[in-house]
Amino acid sequence: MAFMQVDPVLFAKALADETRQEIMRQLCCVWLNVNDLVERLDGRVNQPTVSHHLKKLEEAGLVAVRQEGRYRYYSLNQEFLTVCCGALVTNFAPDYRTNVIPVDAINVGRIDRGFDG
Amino acid sequence: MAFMQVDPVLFAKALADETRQEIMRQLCCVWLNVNDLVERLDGRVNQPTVSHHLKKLEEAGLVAVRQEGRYRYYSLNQEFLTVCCGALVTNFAPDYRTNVIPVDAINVGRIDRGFDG
DNA sequence: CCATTATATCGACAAATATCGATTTGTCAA
DNA sequence: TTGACAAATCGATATTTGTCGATATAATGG
Repeated sequence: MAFMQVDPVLFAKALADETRQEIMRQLCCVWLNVNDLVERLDGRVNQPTVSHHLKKLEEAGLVAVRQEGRYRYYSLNQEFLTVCCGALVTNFAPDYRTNVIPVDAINVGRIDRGFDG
Repeated sequence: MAFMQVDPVLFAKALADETRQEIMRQLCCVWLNVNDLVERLDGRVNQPTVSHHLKKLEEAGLVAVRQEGRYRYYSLNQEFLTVCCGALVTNFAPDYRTNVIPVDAINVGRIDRGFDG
């Protein structure tokens, strides 16, 4: 995993929308392309809106992207999300910072599932 | 600590502003009244704006409030913030959920510092 | 090539929100 | 009770942001 800087405001803004959180739930543990997502959101929003949200999530470092022919697959970056949450606790809840195990401490030997889990 | 429900969207929206995060930093580990905060923000915003942000933070459960005469003291609720971060990881990063120790598991015997730390 | 499909981008619009000055509400001290 | 101060609320404004339809870009298959 490439080094990624945590920006607490950017992170929070990325999460601060119901639709985006729904997209994140859908992208958790799986790779989906844009139309997959549009279908799963079942008429609530349409394609340009999904693309818009994916861009925001990508800018925040919260999704990984993989181009496969004319399809673009997205998946939630769970590790970075965990790092961001840890940074929030470190920044804003120092009394509790010891309750979060830093990600890099548990990364050793981690299995990377890659495409399609 | 009273039971408090986590709403991931409300939590993220509360954090999704630079000024609010600055206020949260100032309220970390100390109790400040509104004018204290206005002074510490050093001209960036003025009193009604600070009150507005405090209201948002209160609605999200992120600050504790204590009326003391005509002063109103606020302090960051570190525990709830930690719980919210844990909920985010549980929701969106299940592969990493074991890396966060649930707050209720470490609350036993915790020292409550109370007013003025 | 061309028609088709997938996705990003653009322009417009509406809703949400951050900010401020002015005012109101609430509390105290003399 | 009154004058002063602390903080919330109100109304207005500007900015940001979510959404959409239309279009552009890009890749594919025939």
